[in-house]
Amino acid sequence: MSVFTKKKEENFMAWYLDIVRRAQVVDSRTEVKGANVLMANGYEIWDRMKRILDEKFYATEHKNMYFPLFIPNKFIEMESTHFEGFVPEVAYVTHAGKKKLEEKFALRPTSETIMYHMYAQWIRAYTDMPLKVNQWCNIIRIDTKDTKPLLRDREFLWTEAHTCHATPEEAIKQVEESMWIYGSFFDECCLPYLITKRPKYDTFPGALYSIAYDAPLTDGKTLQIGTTHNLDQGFAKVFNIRFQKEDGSHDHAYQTCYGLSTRVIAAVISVHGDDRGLVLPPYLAPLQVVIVPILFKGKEEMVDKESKALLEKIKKANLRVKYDSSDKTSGFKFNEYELLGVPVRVEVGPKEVEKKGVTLARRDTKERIFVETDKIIETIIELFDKITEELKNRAKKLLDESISDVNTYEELEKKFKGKNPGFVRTNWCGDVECADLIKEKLKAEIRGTLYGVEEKPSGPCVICTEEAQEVAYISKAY
RNA sequence: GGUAGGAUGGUCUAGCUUGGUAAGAUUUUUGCUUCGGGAGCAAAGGAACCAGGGUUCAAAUCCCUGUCCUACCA
Repeated sequence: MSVFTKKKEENFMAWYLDIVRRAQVVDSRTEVKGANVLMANGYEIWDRMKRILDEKFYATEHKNMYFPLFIPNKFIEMESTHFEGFVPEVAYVTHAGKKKLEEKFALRPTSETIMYHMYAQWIRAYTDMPLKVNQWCNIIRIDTKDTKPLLRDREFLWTEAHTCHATPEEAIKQVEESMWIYGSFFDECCLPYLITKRPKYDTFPGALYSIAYDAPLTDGKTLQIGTTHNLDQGFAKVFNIRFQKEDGSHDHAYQTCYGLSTRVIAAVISVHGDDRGLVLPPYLAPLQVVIVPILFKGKEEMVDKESKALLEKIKKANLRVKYDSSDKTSGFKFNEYELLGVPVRVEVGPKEVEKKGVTLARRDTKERIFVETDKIIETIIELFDKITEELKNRAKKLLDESISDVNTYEELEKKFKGKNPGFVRTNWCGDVECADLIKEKLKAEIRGTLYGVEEKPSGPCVICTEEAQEVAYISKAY
């Protein structure tokens, strides 16, 4: 039984649009395409994600800063290679009231230029590095194509970190540190993901190479949930980030950058949500526990009293808990909090009060258990860990099942014309022409090759049958 | 970027063909009875029908433009 108009399995996008609205994650009735309200149930997930990441940023000595939203137009023209791809999507401020501005401002589509302009002024010598700055901010890109809440918006929230180093080796180490930060973060979000090095032609403009994090979704497509770039000295040369080395000579800084956005929320919703609503990892959930009283005539008072006592007890244990004493029936409340993705429900009725315990129901498996009142806190925490483990297992299973191997074009075609392509692993010569053909004929893209893992081609290129250079992962992507 | 469909109380939908001043369900508020998987009855509240223009004695309805949404295609 689904509470949505379409089941997740039947029509994934219809289900997604429905759940995002019904579970009060996003309200898109703003009258501006792609600029939506991130509501409490969505914003608080983002807030939890921020805390998890900030902890990792602090542990790895990043500093949080904030750079302006307004970017001088001349900066954008300075880095033409980089901005070539962005220009059609850049929003400009051209007027103050009715008066035209002498120089228009761009609203940041990403912060490289504004940040690196400052870096050039901050960095004089190798002793000023490493410089590791993170920024939490909004990004504006006027995408005229289809917008989808959290998946593709004209304004969205993200984190972008930009680092400078004195040697190329340190930059490589930084790329790897970012992979650890994001990887362990996605693990905590119970997300499945594949880390690949993007093909040359798909590298971030101005970068030496790009690393991407792709999450497989249950409909057989994949979603890019983060990226890391090794920028080498390209931007440093344009923005003149120069420094003096220990031996007195000069060099340009070696840079990296990495970012991820509120799309990660979309991934969590998509991967774990079901036909009853959201399923949230307990440590990300805005509300972790809800107490639902089951009232019977004449026994209201004892149930209410017990529920209130439980509320205080659970609050004291520092869990995010709510006691819903509204007039709705218990059945309504069960459904409502399952829709919102609350991981654990505490049911309190006359039976529980008499037996001096409560019934705990977990959201992920819908399993119910009875526990005595004095064991409630430890049991809830145990349940959180079990739910987290279960969601991680599901994520792992989804990733494992989504990867398949093919060796011929016929198999590849069959895979992508079929229902659930996921990631398809195959041999590739490395040429753009073959990649273009895949895009054109199969509407799929080469995501890249594994980073740091040597995979040897087991046959010729699946498209042109020339000698294969790489083992590529191909998928349909959002 | 192209094509097609759509927009009516907070939400979902009827009415549009054949113009005559908007209907139902749900939600909300109040009261009573209820509560172990989306409760019942009663009453009240809530839209000049996406925006702008045109045709007409008269427009939710017909015509034009724009905005937004959805689907499919590039």
